[in-house]
Amino acid sequence: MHEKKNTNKFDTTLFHEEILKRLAEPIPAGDYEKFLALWEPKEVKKNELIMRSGEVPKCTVFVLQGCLRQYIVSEKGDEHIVYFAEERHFISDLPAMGSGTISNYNLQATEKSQLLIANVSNWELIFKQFPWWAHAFMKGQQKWTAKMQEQIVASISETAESKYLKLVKTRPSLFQRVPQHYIASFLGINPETLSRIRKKITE
Amino acid sequence: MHEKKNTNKFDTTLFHEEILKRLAEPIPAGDYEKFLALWEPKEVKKNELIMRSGEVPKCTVFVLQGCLRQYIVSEKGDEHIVYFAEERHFISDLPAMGSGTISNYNLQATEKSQLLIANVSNWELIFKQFPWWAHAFMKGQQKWTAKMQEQIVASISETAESKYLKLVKTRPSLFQRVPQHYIASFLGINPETLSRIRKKITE
DNA sequence: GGGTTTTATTGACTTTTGTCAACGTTTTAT
DNA sequence: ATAAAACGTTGACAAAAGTCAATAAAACCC
Repeated sequence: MHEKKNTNKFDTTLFHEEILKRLAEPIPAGDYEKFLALWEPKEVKKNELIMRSGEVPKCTVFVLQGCLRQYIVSEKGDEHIVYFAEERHFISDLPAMGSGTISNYNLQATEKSQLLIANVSNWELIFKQFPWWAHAFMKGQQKWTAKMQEQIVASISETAESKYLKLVKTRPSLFQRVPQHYIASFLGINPETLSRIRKKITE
Repeated sequence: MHEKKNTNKFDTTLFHEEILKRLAEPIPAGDYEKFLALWEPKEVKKNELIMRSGEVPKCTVFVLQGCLRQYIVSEKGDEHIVYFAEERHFISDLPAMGSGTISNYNLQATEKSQLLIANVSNWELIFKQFPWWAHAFMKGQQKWTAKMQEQIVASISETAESKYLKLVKTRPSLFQRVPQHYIASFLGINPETLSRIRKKITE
């Protein structure tokens, strides 16, 4: 009865690229290796749950390969997807993790995926140890906030069809990898409506 | 031809309270006075525009007294209100101000209001000079982000009626001071629909 | 304070989206 | 390989929300 060990480290080139892309200045020599060491590689199976609603989030995730969906379950029991994290995306519930309170969101792999995971203490450590990260992160948060604002505006001002068309343009890869009813859930419409919108468009 | 001077400083007690409320630790002696000095008092008339879509935001605003609305004008020319800032609220377009790019949002007083305004250089200064502020601000941003997430979820999963009822609970004062069609715009429905929802509820 | 503008309401009708059920296809698991 | 589950589509109908027009009340502005 011997255990399977996670000996193969992933190719983390993508992670390195992504970090550099978000930075204004070069990283001090030796910093990146220390930084990377605080992220643990993990492979997850399709449909595996990485975080659960009702629990305090224990980590922040970077997607090296694959796709995750973050979703909430309403009182009525309906699932609503709030975010798809594909390759190069970070995903977490920062407000809950930061304050140590329970999250309302679930995080699940929609396919077999390779992740880099920073647990809470490592996550806090990298802010203290690497000023270049803290700075880049704040900038990133602001952009993120602006995008959410746009999403709110879109949700109150656009029809389902235009939201669909926008998603086709901005996230075309999603349509190749997740079931259509996930897209519908993300857009806030039901699967039948999405099916009809698609039919109408192709005519 | 003598100019009217803005000699009467406002009562800034509310500002002080609000800053303290957001802080984990007490402010070092003397810091608050220096901090306050970086905020310029300004009174605006009803309907006065404080920021304009298409311009680079020049300041961040704190509302001491009154109410502002932040809104976007769509290509079709429809207004969509994204935020109401009443007393104790900060309001800005941080991503645009931070990056020096033009904003898509307008900011207008819905009534005569008293504001405290930090221009861009003062805004950047307070982050450098007052670590307690930088820290509190980051925490505040996270809470803000979480609220926006909730709003997105609500917008894709709730009916207009339940969004209305939620607003009545969370922002009752709004209904006392802004016209109903502003509320409708904020909720993403049209005024007639809101009127009918209200009628239905009171029965 | 009197005329103008803004605002809220209501009715009749249209459009959009949701609901429920049925069906065939694809994917999954064993 | 095969049975079960998940998925996408379609139809018929219901519910929700938007549109346009008319009207009355309230607020605003010299």
